[in-house]
Formats: sequence, C-alpha cells, structure tokens
Amino acid sequence: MIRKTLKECPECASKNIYRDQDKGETICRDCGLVIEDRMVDFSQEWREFDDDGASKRRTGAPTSETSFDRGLGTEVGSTSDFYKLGSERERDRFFRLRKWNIRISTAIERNLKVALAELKRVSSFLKLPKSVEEEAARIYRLAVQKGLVRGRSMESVVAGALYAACRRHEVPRTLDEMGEASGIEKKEIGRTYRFVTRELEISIKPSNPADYIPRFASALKLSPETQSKSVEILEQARDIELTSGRGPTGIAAAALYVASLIHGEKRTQREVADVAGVTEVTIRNRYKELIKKLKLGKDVEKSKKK
DNA sequence: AAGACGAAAGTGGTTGA
DNA sequence: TCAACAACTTTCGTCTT
Repeated sequence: MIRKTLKECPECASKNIYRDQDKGETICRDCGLVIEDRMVDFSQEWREFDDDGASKRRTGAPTSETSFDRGLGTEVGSTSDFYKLGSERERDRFFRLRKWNIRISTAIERNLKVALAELKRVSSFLKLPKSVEEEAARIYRLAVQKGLVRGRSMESVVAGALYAACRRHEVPRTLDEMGEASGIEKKEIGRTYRFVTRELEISIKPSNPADYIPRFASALKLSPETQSKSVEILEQARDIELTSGRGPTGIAAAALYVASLIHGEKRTQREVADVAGVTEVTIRNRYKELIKKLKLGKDVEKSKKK
C-alpha cells in the first residue's frame, strides 16, 4: 500500500503536523487546518479480552464486528459426521452439543442483529469514526456473551458500549450527547457503562479535557488561534494539578471561555456552557481558578482595552 | 436589559469505616 | 451498608456594562 506522508502544511507551510490515528485526522497545529481526514486506521488490533489475555493472534479472513455474525458462523459438526461416530455415548454427546450450539448462537445472533442496527444508528447520528463503531460492537458482543445484557435494556448497553469505545479512542462525547442520540437517560448510560467496563475489565484512561476542545470550538465558531490557546491553557492547568478530580468538560469549557476573551472573540458564559453541557456556575468556578493560578488576569485585561 | 458574579441549598456518585 | 464528602447543578439576588 502506498502511503503519502505529508511533511508540511499546505496552508501555512508549518512543519508542526499532528497525526491523530484514533480520530483519523491529520491536523496542522499552527493554523488548525485539517489536512487529511480519511487516513487508514493503523492501530493495532488488540485482543486483550482473550481468556489468557496474552494472545494477539490475527488469523482468518477479514471480519467486521458490525456484521451480526462477523460474516462467520459456528457450527458443531453436521449430521453427516454422525455416521463416523462410534459408540452410543459419543452420539448422545454429539447431538447434545450440536443442539445447544444452535440454540445459544441463534439467540445471541438474533440479539446482535437488532443491537448492531441500533448501534449503527446512534453511531451515525453522532458522526463517530468507523474505528469507534467497530470497537463498540466488539464490546457489545462480549457483553452479550457474558450475559451482561440480562436485566438491562439492550439500548442502554449499546449506548454504554459506544460511550466506552469513544473514551478508549479519545474522541469523547458527553453522556448528554449520548443520551440524546440513543434516547436513554444519561445516568442509565453511566450505570451500564461502569458495569460493563468493570465486568469486562476494560481499562479506560481518564478523559483528557483537550479532547473536547476541537468540537466545542467549532460549535462556537471560534478561530484556530483561540483553539490552540485554550489547549495551551489546559496544558498549563494540568501541570499544576488543576485538572485532577474535576469534570473534564467543565475545565475544557472554562479554558475555551478564557481563550475567547484573550483573543477578543468573546462568547458569553451561557453560550460556552450550552455547547459544553455544563452550567455557567461551573465555568465561573473553573475560570476563577484558572485566572488566579495561571497569572492569566493581565492577559485578559490587556485584550479588554483594545 | 443582558451578562457576570456569588451564596446557599440540593443532587448523584464515590469512598472509607 | 451507611455516612461523610467533593463536584456539580439549580435557584436567586446583586452588581456591572
């Protein structure tokens, strides 16, 4: 496969190019231009849910997690194998296994068929990358096989799996957005999300506030400079432990608000709060902390005079 | 009049005994 | 299992532009 590698930004000729494989985007850090947004997913196919946890085999035909049976089916023998079997006991065993395999797999497959349709619907509603959709499908499949759906609505488990997949790929959506897309209460999604990730032992990094910036910024029609500035602010904030323990969306919103002030592209707290899904009060609290701990006061003052 | 600010009370989730 | 606790929200009154 031929892969063209861009060395500099065609817009501003900057060499500061960032390739984000999970989001499938190549971005210029200086001017914010999205140079390429349909790159190939080079990420490794992790198989950490295997029984021994160590196997990373990748064999067999290409499969898609979003096809209800991955294009494959399982079958325990066929009736013609029956005649090769010797004893009475072996025949009994053979039929029992075959019967159960059919019974279980049809039940699971029927469930998966419906669930994956729902998953695709929500995923496309949120405009999520294919890689995230595949990951979510994989998580859901595991959840079904472990019987984790029992007692929970299928939709909520789908939403939980999607949410988890988003987090793993660092393209976070808020619980509110997920709730709106799936029609499930956000606390219900949160519950199943925690339950599923715990049962499946999926480890997830705490989400990084900076991951929310591009989406919030474009919703507010803020310039790339402002966007870079807010990421910069977030980095400083993280260095002095201002970010730990706080809700990531609140911090992202506050950083964006401050950046918008500094660059003279003022947005009201209300506007920022709406796109970030937090309240003005939370923005104010984070905002105060940022100003105080990050000497940003004079920067804001300076740009006010202009 | 709208936006920013802050106090006070309430909510849902985590933690530690 | 329960109570303490921190983060966040809601609500409301006051100040600033």
